[in-house]
Amino acid sequence: MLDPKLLRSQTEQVAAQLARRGFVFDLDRFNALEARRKQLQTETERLQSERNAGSKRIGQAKAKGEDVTPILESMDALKRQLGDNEQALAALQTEFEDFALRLPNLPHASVPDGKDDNDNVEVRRWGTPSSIENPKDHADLGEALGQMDFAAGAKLTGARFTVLRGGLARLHRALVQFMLDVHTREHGYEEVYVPYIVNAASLRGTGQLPKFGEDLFALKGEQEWFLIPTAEVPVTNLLREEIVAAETLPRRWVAHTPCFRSEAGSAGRDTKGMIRQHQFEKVELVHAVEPSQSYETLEQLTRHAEAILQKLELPYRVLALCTGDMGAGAAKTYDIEVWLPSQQRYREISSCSNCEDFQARRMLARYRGANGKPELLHTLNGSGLAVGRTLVAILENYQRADGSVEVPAALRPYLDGVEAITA
RNA sequence: GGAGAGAUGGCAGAGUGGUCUAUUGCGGCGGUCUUGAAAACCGCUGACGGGCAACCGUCCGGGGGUUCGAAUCCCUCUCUCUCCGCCA
Repeated sequence: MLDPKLLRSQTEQVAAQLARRGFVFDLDRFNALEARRKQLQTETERLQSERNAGSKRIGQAKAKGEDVTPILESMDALKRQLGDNEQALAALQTEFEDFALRLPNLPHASVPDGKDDNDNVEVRRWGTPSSIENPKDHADLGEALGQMDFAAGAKLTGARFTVLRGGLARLHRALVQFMLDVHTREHGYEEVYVPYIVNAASLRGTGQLPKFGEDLFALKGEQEWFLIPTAEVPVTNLLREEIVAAETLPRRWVAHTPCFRSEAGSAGRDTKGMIRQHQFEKVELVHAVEPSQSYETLEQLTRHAEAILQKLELPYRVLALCTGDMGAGAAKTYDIEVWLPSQQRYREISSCSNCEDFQARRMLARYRGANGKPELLHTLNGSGLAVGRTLVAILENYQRADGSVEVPAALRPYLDGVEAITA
């Protein structure tokens, strides 16, 4: 959510900033809403003040044993009008809040302008794609090994689910352990285990609700519960409605969770293989920092995610997303894309974002600053990395002519020294 | 699942219809004293919103209700604790 004060005092500048990301801000509606709210709120508070004074007089008169019926009669009309006003104001405030909750974040000045992913800017590359003759894609490799079973996934549930067996299932698990170990041992993150089901308030806090509910799996039942689309939701919400001491900052958390996404609107895209699934594992990095630190932290966070690819010796590049391609909560985002030989292109494997105070304001995540007053934190998150896609990248980049797959050296300690996955 | 007890500012903890502008303690901040510190003493110290300001309003777990007036009474939901049952 954007700062309501900024929204009110510099409406047109905000609208212009949002236009950079292709968002159309309804100025007329906003101004009309604000004019009514201001008038109604001032009037309602005046009536409340009058009522409070009247009630106090009644209390004092009763204490002295005086007759209070004249005052009670004079309060009658006030009561009715106040009731009407309060109701109208509450409706208006709900409308304002809903409007504000659907606005995306302001893009940082350094974010390149652009319409879609064609306008993203490459900032660096690492590694050299190896030349593999007639590279197979991961799905063919996995199926030939007898360890990646899409038919079984489809039978158990449906499309976009996969069953892994044997060596690949183990490699998949090893990746999780490896990533967690690197981030906790070498990058100083605290590992957390969190719920995979969250309530609506948590999703509102990180920005998935109210606007992007169709991307989520909602649970049936009495509670309004959802499967998490990313660990960013439960982990960042650890700070919801908290005021933490400045000395405890920065906070850095790493969590491994499954992620569940409905993939509504992505029909026909990445239908083959494990690239786009309804359920996938991810190791997520989350930071909460003082505002002055957040852009430096974004660089660190991105490097932490890159470190995993470097240790696995997988070629990648880093992109600065353009204004039109960023997620709604982000002020700035770097995507990391890994090389996939079968597609002869780089594909997203991590997304690292600085949300500034966008999420913190929604969830009231604050710290006590130097002046003793609560200040909003800045929150950041990034994949470190998407495990399924990392498995895909290993299969494709480490494939051998005989159909077996070499195990990256960094992972061998997690697999009892096994050097290759074979049928 | 059954029975009971709770939820009040950073923490602890009073308040059971109107002198509540929410008592008090701890913690924190400032001061006095001191070479410095500690102790002692004095003062300040919740959040959010509106207003140029004076000031006003809202908030006692969430929501709803009764009342001129609710932390306090009623309904409802959530969470926590104790005991019983079941359970990985």
